[in-house]
This record gives sequence, C-alpha cells and structure tokens, in this order.
Amino acid sequence: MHDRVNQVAVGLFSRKGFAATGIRDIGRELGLTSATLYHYVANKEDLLVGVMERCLREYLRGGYEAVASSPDAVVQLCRLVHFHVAAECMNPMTSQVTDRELRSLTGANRARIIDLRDEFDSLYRAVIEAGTEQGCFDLIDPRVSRLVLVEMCNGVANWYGVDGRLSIVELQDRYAALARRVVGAGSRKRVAMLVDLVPTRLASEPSDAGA
Amino acid sequence: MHDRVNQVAVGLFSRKGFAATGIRDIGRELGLTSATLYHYVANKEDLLVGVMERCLREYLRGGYEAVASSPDAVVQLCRLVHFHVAAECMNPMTSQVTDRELRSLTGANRARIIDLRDEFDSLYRAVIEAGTEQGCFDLIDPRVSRLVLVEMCNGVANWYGVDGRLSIVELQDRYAALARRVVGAGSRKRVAMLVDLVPTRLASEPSDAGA
DNA sequence: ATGAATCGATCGATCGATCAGTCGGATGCT
DNA sequence: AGCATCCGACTGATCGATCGATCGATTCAT
Repeated sequence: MHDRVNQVAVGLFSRKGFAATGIRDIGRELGLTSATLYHYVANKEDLLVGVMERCLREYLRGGYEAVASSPDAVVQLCRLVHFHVAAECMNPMTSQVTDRELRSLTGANRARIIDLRDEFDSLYRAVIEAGTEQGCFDLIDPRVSRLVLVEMCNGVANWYGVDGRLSIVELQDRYAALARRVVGAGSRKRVAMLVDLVPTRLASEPSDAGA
Repeated sequence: MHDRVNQVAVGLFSRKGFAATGIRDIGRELGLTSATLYHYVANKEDLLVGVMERCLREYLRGGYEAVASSPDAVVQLCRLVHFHVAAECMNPMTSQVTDRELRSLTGANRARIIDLRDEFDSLYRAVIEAGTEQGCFDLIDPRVSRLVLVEMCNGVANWYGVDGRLSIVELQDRYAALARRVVGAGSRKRVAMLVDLVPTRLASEPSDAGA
C-alpha cells in the first residue's frame, strides 16, 4: 500500500505540482480519507522527499556503476548517458518531480536533496575530467558541456511517454551519439554497451494503467 | 506600477512556484494589501498568463528575426541559438516561470500558451529542415536533435544568474558551437553574428536589486 | 467632482494536520 | 474451543490557518 500511495502522489505531483496537490486529492484517488493517509505518511513534505531521495539514489547507483565499468572516458560517457536516458524513460513522472520540486522542500530536506543531485552531476564532471586527461575529448567548455549534457538527458522525462515514437534502446543510442558530439569525442571508436546495466523501475512510478 | 507588480510576482513564482505563492505574498513585497492588488490584476491566473504570453511573444519576435536574417541554415541556427541564449540570460526568472508553470494554467489560457510555445519550437524545426534540404547538417535524428537543442537552451535560465562566471556573449558563442555539433554542422564555416539582434529585457523580469 | 489608488473587513472554501474511536482479523492464553 | 487482547487500517469530526476574491468606504490629486 505504501507503494500505491507513492505512485498516486507522484502522478498528481507530476501533473499538478506539489503545492497544488492536496492531501485529500491523493486520498480520493486511493479511496481513502485524508486522515487514513497519515497512517502511511508522516506529512506531505516527507512524502515528497522520500520519493525524491529514492529516485536520486537509484540514479547514483546506476551512475556509479556506469562510470566504474571502464577506464575509457568515451565508454564511461556513453554508458552514463545510456543509463541516464533509460532511467528517465522508465520513471518519467518520478524523475520530473525530482527535478522540478526542489523548491517545495525546506531546510534540511532541501539541503540533503541538493547534495544528492550535485553528487550525480559530479559523475558527469568526473567523466569530462577523465576525457580531458586522456585527450580523447575536444571540449568547447568543460562546465557548459556538463550542464548541457545533464540538461538534455533530464529533459527526456518532459516528453517521453506522451511521445513514445522511439523505443528506449533507440533513444539511448541517439543520445549517446549526441553526447559524444557535445564533448567532441568522434564516433570513430565503437563502444560496446553493457546489457546488464539496467535502470530500476522505481516503486514510486505510476503504472500508467489509471491514465 | 504594473511592471513592479509583474516583477514581484515573477520573482516569487520563480522562487516558490505559482501555486505556493499567495496573493498576499505579492502584495506584502510591494507594501500593498491583497485588495489593492486587484486594482492592477483581474485575478491570479491572469497575472501569470500575461507574464508568460509577453515572454513567449518576445521569444517569437527574436526567433523569427533570427531565422529570417539569412537563407543559410547554419547561420539561421547560430543566430537562433544566439538569441535564445541571450534572452534566457537577460530574463532568467521570467523564462523559468514561462517554462515551468504551464500546469498552473487552465482551459483556454493553457491552450493559448501551448500554441505559442509550439510555435517557438517550430522555429527550430524549420531550421533543421532547411539544413537537411541544404545538405549542410549531419543529423542523428531530426526530432531528437530539435528537442535537445530546445532543452539545452531553455536550461540556461536554470543556472545563469546564480552562476554568472561567463558573460552573455561568451555563453552565446559556446552554445552556438555546441548547437552546430548537435546537428552535425562542422565548425569550418565562419558565421558572422548580427550585433543588432538583441533580446529585450522584459518588463516582468525582476531587477535583482531586491535580492 | 471625477477617478485612480488604497484600505480594513470579510466572504466561503480549502488547506495540512490531529484526535478519539470503530472495525476486523491475528495472536496468545486458559 | 472459547475468550481476551492487541494492532493495523480506517473513519468522521474538527482544529486553526490560509487561500483567492469581493465589498464599501476613504484618501488624494487633478
């Protein structure tokens, strides 16, 4: 039941935003009273911060695995982007909420989530530094390149799902190729992708069956 | 005074979100009662939709000008990205609100803003089609490339201002170079930038003097 | 005197959250 | 088997606060 609460909440947070979603809205969609909801959740912000933290930890898990899977910076980048894109596709609503609702958090919660998000960004920073040291990147600007890479991958969740003309695998390949262009790593070298590096379908991601 | 209302509103909408911002919050920051605010604004949603529409119309104005300034698709892309990036830098909060608060609009307002946003996206689509016909682009995927271009430019507003280590001009050049890489238009050809294609500082953009 | 700007008071609605209490099934004791 | 107990799920009622919005009245410059 905890999962169902998270799914319904993420669905509403993603569609209407955290502040515009009432405790009663979540309960109604579950056939519960708002009072009952407090049996599963301490308060509204804890519900949000829990979703965001579990999402970011999954991103970090896969991100670290992708970067650690090879010493070659080009391979690292391709695998990181591969994972990032697939994770966004499999959890579009959860990712959207995690991306956009930072402003709804207060105090220590906000600080904790910011740290996790920064830690994920640092994976891209590490890959870019590795590529620079290895001399296999032709960077226009390290910082701007990193911001563009993160932004373009995060953006997938904004349209994937409503526009699913491409499969996840097709999208992964296109994004990896684009990422190589962004960092100036030619497409000469062929990169073998790990098939066992699979993002998790988060428990907070709505099944879409109710949409 | 209408401008000051818009500026304060955009500042709060950008920081806390539309739904989490109360009418009284806006008034307080202006030294006004919530009742007085209704002398300048019909209602809360009209305040938001006005800001968004004026923002998008400015984006469209400059976008059309950029694309119409040359028949060469590479030049069109560079100038479009140049303008887009500069507009985001000069109006980060207004752009952020326009990007993120679509969900807060209802009915006809939402439809109207979606149309304007789609019209702006179509500028990128037109440039990509022109580049394809002219044979000067080496595209990985037309649709994905367009989404990535729009997303990476829109993303500038998310960090510019808090991290202003680069001037607008420096950022424009880096983004234009990255955009050429994304569409596979080599950096061989030199593109002269129009200096008179300048984005407007919107009346709704806070002066930052109060921050 | 006309009209824009401003106010305090107030409307009904909704907000997040709390409370005491009901219900049914599992558990443990005799 | 019979009874007591406990606990998780759940509820209606209600709290104080705040929400967007409206009203008549007042101020003030032209």
